[in-house]
Amino acid sequence: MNSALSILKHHKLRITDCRLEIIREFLSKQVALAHSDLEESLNSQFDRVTIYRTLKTFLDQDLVHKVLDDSGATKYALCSHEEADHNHEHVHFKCEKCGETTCLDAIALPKISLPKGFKKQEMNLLIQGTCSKCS
Amino acid sequence: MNSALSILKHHKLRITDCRLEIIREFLSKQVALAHSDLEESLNSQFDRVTIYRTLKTFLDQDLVHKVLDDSGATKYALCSHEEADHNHEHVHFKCEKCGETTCLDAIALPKISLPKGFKKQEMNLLIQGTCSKCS
DNA sequence: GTTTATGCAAATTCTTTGCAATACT
DNA sequence: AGTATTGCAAAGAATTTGCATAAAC
Repeated sequence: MNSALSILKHHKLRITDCRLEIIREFLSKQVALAHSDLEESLNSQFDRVTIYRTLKTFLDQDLVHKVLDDSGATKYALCSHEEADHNHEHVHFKCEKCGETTCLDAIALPKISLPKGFKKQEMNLLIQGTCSKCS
Repeated sequence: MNSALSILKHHKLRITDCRLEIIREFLSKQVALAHSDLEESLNSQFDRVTIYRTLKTFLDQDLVHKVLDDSGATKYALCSHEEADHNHEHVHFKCEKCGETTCLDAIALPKISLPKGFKKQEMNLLIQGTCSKCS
């Protein structure tokens, strides 16, 4: 039940080629993808604008989440089931050499106590360095 | 010794109006600033391009660091002295209501052990929620 | 048949580059 | 004087919007 089709159905979105292909990209490559990555790998199969709108739709429906990046490009990754239930804690590792960002689901974030009056809704930890492939 | 002037001298940069004013903005507002924030608060006192180049110079000289943000805009904050000595660990809090991002220097990041072959160089934790002013 | 998504064109915004004039040391 | 910075113009990316056509339900 982790097919592109079932994911779309689960989020009650219309089934279109563009949406299916974009989800398949996320499923096959296990890294965070930017708009430009999708545009390139889908090889002009769909309009640039359609990809922007698809990502926006997915974001609104909590099908993907933004992945922080210091390069300026906005990157996205599929939400896991838990995240879809509003557990928003992400740990990502970005390799400075190959530029790839991967989710480190195995690592849990410790509880952090904030100053008075601050309410936490989401935590994002980005670790930058060199990945195993590049070191 | 925390004046705009001394900061520039410490980094061996030429003293110019634009650089002084931008550092003063960072010193007075205690939040992370994007290019657009500076452009607005400096009220066209300097060219848009000059602000871009000044931020780039500051970044190269480790006078400011990038602050992660999910809005797409690149934000910057002054480096503290320790950070200038290449201790790159940042905890930031972004309020979803007012949009302001503040440094939480008091909070230390726990040590995180990465999978084999991964080398850590920098860690950024962004906590999003509601700040004390907005709650 | 009604609603929603797509493609195309065009407008905006964001960022970078080249070059001559100016300011800094 | 010599070098680095600025402003202006213009180019190049990234992102958004409007609208008619096409596809999904």
